Amino acid sequence: MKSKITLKKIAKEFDVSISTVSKALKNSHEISEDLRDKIQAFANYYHYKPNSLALNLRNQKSKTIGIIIPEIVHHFFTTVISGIEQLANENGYNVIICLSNESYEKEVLNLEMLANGIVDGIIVSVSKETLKKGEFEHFETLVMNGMPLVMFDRVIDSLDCGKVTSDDFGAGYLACNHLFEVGCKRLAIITTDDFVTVGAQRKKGYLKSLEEHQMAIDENLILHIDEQFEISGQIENLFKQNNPPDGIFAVNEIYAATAMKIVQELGKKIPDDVAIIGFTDGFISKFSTPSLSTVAQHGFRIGLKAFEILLDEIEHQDLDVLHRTEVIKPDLIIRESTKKM
Amino acid sequence: MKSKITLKKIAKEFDVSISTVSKALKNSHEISEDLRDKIQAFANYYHYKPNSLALNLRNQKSKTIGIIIPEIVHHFFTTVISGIEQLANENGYNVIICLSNESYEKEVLNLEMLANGIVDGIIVSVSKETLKKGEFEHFETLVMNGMPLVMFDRVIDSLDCGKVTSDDFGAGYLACNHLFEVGCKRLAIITTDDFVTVGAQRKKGYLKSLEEHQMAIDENLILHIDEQFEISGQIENLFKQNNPPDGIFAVNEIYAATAMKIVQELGKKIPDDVAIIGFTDGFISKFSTPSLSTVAQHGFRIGLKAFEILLDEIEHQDLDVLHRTEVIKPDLIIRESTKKM
DNA sequence: GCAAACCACGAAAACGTTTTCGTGTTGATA
DNA sequence: TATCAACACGAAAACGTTTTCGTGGTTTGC
Repeated sequence: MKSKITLKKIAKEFDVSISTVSKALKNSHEISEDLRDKIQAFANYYHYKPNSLALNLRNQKSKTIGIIIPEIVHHFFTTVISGIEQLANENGYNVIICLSNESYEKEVLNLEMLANGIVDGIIVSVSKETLKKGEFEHFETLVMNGMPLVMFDRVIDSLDCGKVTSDDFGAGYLACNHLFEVGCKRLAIITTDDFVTVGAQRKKGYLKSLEEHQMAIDENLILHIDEQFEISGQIENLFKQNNPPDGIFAVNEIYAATAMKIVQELGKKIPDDVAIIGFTDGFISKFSTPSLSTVAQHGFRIGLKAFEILLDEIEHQDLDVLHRTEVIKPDLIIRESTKKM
Repeated sequence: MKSKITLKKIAKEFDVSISTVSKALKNSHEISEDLRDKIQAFANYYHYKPNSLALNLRNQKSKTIGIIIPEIVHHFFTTVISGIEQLANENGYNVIICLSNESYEKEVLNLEMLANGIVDGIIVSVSKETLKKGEFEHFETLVMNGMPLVMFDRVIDSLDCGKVTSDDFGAGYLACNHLFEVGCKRLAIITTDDFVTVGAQRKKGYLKSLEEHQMAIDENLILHIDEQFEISGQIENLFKQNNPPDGIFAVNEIYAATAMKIVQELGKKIPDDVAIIGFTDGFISKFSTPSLSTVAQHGFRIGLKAFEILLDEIEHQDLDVLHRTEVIKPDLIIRESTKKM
């Protein structure tokens, strides 16, 4: 900006002090009506807006919160952001979004950046690399320093901070129960590495469901995707074994959609030969053919709740209150890919 | 934060002046090595980081840019953001993302917020409501005040600022040519209202292709979706007329996917009975069955270019240079939904 | 023995606000 | 005529930095 209008410039224009201008613009009765009007008219004409940096510096708060997510081209995260954003705006807060790109280093950098006065609080979903390393010091020092922090989805159990999660275990359990109900006999799971907490929980739900249906655990039916390699090849192998699965529980939408593609390419029918259920109710699930049954995580609601808790933390920083943890219950959405036969 | 460590506190600790501490931390030779080491050790121990607000205020720049997009649950916009973000980070810039939710008012608010010192430059894709109103004063005053501004995708032609667009006309033209090549005789377009510039351009490409193939313009084959109502109903009507289309050019992914669903529900085969091509190469296109031919806009590259131009504007604010406009050429991606018969 | 140079540090301004506490000028009151 | 309030405004501190320009004290050079 070439030269934004400031209090100082207005003051010089009217040959009064900065304080006078400030008060006049705030309608202070200390300033004569005459001068007040003139100053306000002038300021208005030049679209005067107080400089945010200066305000924040003085008030020691920015009315801004930061969000760090692993990636943004991702339906679930964007819905969460929508939720956060809406409630934040309603409460007069701005939102800064940062991407960790699943990298530990970028997460640390983002955290440092945000912590240095820019934001009043932070909402995070932890990066995979961080989870894998098990290195959480950057978060620990943050909460130690009293920075309000809320984690969602991928949270760190050992950390004492606000949290919003899905009931991933329960959702996995229900999803698999549903697959058994529609007649699956050999139920496979396509999941992430176990260090991704949410994936691990969903797998536990899968195992619980197996147990309750007196199904033996078959390691050949448990696929941990290694994202360093092509996903489709790994999934294809699942079906190339002697005794291929007739039901798939995928812990995210991409895995589910990829599985669907492969199943169809192999000439099998969905849901008759293979029933599939995914996770995250995104566009893919709705528009695929057949449409994909899925676990709706309600990202928007997670976002709302995350901000609500964060606001709580911000407003009660002095009090050393217990950090709230909220669990948003996912719902099963039954579509064509698991319709009863 | 309870009490971040500041220069002042360090100064008190060592009973020296603030200036001394500042210099010591910057390895100034003005400070004795002994004192320097001690101060640095102390600062290090307490994780001292200069307060960004103070720095920004002093330097009159924030090394931060703002992005305003209409919505975030949208593949194209998120890919653009990824591009911006990557290049921004490489250049030491932070990114603030704001959502206008297609609302004029929120756009104005966001713009004001960002302009008050927080950011050094702004990248925007204009909201639909703004385009409809034709009210661009908020942008005009912004550029008048010398704020570096780059628009992408939905730009305002009359505004003199940096711009990155797709060749929407050319893409529409090519997409329709392709449909004619695969044998379509009655080619329909599913588009937005004409005030959405990109939609209008794509439609022009459609018309041009019609003309070149000596096809008459049939208003019954031109569908302007009204997003206030259900999309599917409107598309369904397209096929319920006497002489339904055998080819669909949809100006975005959602329209294309919805059309595919409806066509299939009507018992028609894709691409044999109806060929379909969409826009934006997102997840839906890749994972739908049949997979969707589409126009890839290369959002990531658009993002890269947008930041490149913005950086240019930021670094040459003094010079009154011409504002660059860059056109990123989209590519046709041929998949199953338009495979040659 | 005295100026010059050097060393190691401090004071203060600047960025743009807000707010507390003056302070000089009126006009009214006792 | 002295006192007091009301009025209308200004000075200054504070938020946390950086940087320019001192400034005392010591060392060097002649």
